[in-house]
Amino acid sequence: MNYWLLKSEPDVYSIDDLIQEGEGVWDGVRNYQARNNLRAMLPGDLALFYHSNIGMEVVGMVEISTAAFADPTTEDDRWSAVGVKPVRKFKKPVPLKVLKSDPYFEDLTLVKHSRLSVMPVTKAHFDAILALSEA
DNA sequence: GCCAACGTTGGC
DNA sequence: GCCAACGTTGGC
Repeated sequence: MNYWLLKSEPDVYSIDDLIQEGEGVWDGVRNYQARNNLRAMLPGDLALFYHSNIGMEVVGMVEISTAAFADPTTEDDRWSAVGVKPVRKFKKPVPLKVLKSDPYFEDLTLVKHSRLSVMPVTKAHFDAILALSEA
C-alpha cells in the first residue's frame, strides 16, 4: 500500500467535481516524474487531494481505483492516467501554510518541490495530515 | 500581477 | 551534449 498526493486547480477539477462524478480519471499529466508516480500506483492506494492556486490546502482523501492506463486526453502514448474514487472530503482542510510552518513537514514534496503534481507521501506524513484534518 | 523555480526546446 | 531562450506552474 502506497500513499500519494494529487494536485489540482479547483477551478479546473475540484474534489467536489470528483465527488459528484463518483469516480474520476486522473489525466492530463504532462510531466515525466508525475507520470512515473501515476504508473507506480495500485488500486487501493490512498491519495491526498490538494487544491493549488485557489484554496492552497489539502481538501480530502481519495482512493486509486484503477492502475495506470493510456491517458485518454492525448494520442501520445507517453502519458498515463489512473482511476480515482473519493473517500472523504475533509471537514477541516489542511492549508499549505500550516504544512510549511511545521518543521515536521519540511521534507514533504509539496513543500520542497511545489511544482510536482503527482507525488509520493510517506505514511507518517499522510497520517499526520489526516490527523490535522480532524484537529 | 509578479516572479522564482523548473521543465522543455532547439541552435550550435 | 551543452546551454540559452522560452513556456508553464504555482506561491505570494
